Amino acid sequence: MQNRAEDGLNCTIDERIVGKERERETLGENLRRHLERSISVGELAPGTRLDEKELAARYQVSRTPVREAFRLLAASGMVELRGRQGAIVREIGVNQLLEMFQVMAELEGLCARLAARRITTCQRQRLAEIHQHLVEIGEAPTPDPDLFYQVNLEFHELIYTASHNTFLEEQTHSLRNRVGAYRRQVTNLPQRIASTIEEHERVMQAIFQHDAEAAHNAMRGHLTLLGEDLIDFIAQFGR
Amino acid sequence: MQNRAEDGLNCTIDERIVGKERERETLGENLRRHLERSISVGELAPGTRLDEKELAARYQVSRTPVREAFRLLAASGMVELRGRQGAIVREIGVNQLLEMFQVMAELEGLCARLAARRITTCQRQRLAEIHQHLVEIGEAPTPDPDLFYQVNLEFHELIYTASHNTFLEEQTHSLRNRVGAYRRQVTNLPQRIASTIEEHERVMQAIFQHDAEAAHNAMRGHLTLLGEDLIDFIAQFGR
DNA sequence: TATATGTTTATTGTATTCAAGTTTGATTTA
DNA sequence: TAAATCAAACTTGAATACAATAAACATATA
Repeated sequence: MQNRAEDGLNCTIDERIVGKERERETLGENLRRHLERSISVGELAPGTRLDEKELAARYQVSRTPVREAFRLLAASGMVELRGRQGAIVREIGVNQLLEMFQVMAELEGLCARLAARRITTCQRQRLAEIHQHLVEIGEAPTPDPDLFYQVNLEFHELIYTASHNTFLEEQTHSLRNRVGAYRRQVTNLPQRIASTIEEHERVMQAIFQHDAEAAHNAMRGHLTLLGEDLIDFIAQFGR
Repeated sequence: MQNRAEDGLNCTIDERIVGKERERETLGENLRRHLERSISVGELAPGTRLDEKELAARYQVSRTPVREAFRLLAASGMVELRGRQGAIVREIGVNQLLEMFQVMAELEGLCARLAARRITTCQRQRLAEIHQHLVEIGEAPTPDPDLFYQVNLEFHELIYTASHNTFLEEQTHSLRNRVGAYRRQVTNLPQRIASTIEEHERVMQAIFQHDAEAAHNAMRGHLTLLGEDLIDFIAQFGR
């Protein structure tokens, strides 16, 4: 908490601690991060089977850490373990995806609400910078989708941090990772670029004006891709 | 999902599937459930050191499944693994506890909002029954705190289910478990019983009237109060 | 020819062994 | 007597060996 407060003042991130933690990191943890990244980026497509032996060979470790990583990923819902039938990258059904988006919208809404009250001046500057960057990317003749995705991510992540609720930040970050592979498909649609920037604008202004409710609503609106009525309708289907 | 839909109609829970899953459950998973329960109930107090060898002996398994369980619990934040220094039941600081309550309030608020729109008639009946039960417990000359805690849990859990968002249900349930050991101390305060029932009344009425916003606010209010009481409780401790 | 059953193979779950690190206690020196 | 250093033991991290289960293929029978 204290560290984070300092963060807000001097705008630096203490990478040393991360580095130190990395040293002490267990092989399984390390592997989990690798795989999680691969999955959330879409490198490992949903449905892909993960072979213990193969991964063990690839990463030059024994099966034990690989299994550890699998369990961890299963716990966070990114892979599915079927007893003695191997691990597969979890396929998220349309239903569950909508469910997750709904929760995501609520969590990010809370982030925005808290950020409106707690954001530091330094974080305000940074947020404006990121937004400006995003605008520039959008104005390019042929916007780079990957770059847009990346900077868009930065925008949202900064708001998580600005909520100054570490737990919320972690939860939201983790959930975003989990739906990352799918979200990318939606967020990156070219026609979404303009409206994304517009919506970010609204969120940002609300935060800058310390209008918690407006920030909450703007963020929720930004993330509510489908009408709530439609979601209700699909929820009745039951997959 | 299909099962859940049927749930709504005939009010039964298919225990067979759970039983079947239990059979196929891995030892590590099983152990995780046991430990998680012990922790969330408060049987294993925060700060308690968990010894691999001892647990392996107690549960008549090798160290491997025990380690698996530890990793899983660490992933969900219930225990802390310090490299080669053993696992301890995580002590949740006051800060983080408040952070968690804030997220909890938001998630349960969403549950209530969705429940207001989606609750089935069967679930309405059940909710009313549970509430009535809670009232009766509260009216007893000397209310049983454990029973009150248990039935109170049922009330909230039913609302999670009535949201008809499985993912949200799981997330909220998991978070509640995580703060369970601390929450219990607060919820069980005798003077909270009356106001808890009153607040439940408001939440329930809003849900019955399909007033999503009112349900959301009532639930958030209900849990925010818990947070404030929590502050009082912790203040007594001094930590 | 199709289906069912049995056997074999491959893959995962569990146990045991090996290695590395931390802690604690004892001994020595100041 | 106190503090510091070294060593030994205990505990965890990782690897390998073993057991059990499920899937796939082949053969036999209807």
